[in-house]
Amino acid sequence: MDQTYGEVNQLGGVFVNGRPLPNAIRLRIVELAQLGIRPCDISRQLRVSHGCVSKILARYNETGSILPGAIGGSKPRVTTPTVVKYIREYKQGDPGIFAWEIRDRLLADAVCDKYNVPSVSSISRILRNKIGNLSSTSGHYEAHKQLTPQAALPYNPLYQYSYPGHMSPAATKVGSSAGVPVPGHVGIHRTWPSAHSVTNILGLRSIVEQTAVHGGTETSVYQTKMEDWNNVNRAAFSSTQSVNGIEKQAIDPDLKYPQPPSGLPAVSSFVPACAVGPYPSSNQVPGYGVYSGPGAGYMSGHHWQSQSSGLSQSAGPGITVHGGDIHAPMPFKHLSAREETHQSIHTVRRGSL
DNA sequence: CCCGTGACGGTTGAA
DNA sequence: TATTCAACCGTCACG
Repeated sequence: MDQTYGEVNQLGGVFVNGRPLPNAIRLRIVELAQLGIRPCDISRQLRVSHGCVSKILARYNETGSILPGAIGGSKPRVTTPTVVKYIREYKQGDPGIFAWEIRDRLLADAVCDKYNVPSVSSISRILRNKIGNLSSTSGHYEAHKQLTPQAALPYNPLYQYSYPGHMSPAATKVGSSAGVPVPGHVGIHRTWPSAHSVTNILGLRSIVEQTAVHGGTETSVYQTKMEDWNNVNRAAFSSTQSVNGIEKQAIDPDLKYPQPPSGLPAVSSFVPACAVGPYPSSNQVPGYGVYSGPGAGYMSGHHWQSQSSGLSQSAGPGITVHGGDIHAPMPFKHLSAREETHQSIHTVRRGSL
């Protein structure tokens, strides 16, 4: 885990293995694509593997979101306390009932829907582990331990997930935002069912903004976690990562980067909306950011989050790097071979931008 | 040459 | 508290 400094890919771009590309880059990819630039060119320009570009664009086209999926954690459990309670009841009502019958009943009684109904094996396990030895306390574990408001609901995978209930910072944040501005599907959608809906993108922005703004103190909590990230000079990478789509992103309002999207004119108007990535780039990155090249410029400055609305106006007078300078202070793997590429990159970029 | 895809090594976070 | 596990990540190489 130590210094996971970014690694350098074949194109000379820096990435952190296992971690999502910064939102700024993701956004950039989409924007360039919108401008009609071919994926292969985008790949070279931003120095992101074409596979990644392909994936991001595909996801964008499919979901409308440029955000990475929710990493880590577990799927919302289907065997919620409520479900278990019903299973118990069914079992008590008919000790000879089969797991598959319970399953059917859960569906019939609308306790679950076909998407979250436990598998027969899960039900069997529940019967064996939780109900088998259940004496009479009709509600030991689940009952009081966690009958969260929604747990009582027919189960909403979405909320479920965005209800870490453990990571207070995020939880609260989400909770609150979910309660209010979050259309419910927005941040949530991207969670498990994985459907990031196009429409959300826009909403997403606002949410993030809000959360970002609101999440003043809570944020600090995260900080700890994020520290790794920031410390680790992965420079351009922000720590923000979207777990539930939004929460984390909103989480680090501290990192701000002045600077307007280097050279995205019109496009930026719509993309930013979805991008919303408060993907702060690095802080320190002195002369050269990890992400060199156009992306770098873009990255190095942008301060979405808290001000997102003012994205366009953020207009930092072209702060850092900009278009022209792909500083190549980075160690390229295959220098010789790459050189050419770079040349062409420049060409392409100049041409397109 | 372009691009979709899957293996791979990695990170994350709920349980 | 530490571990497990399943989700996601981006790169790379193949076709």
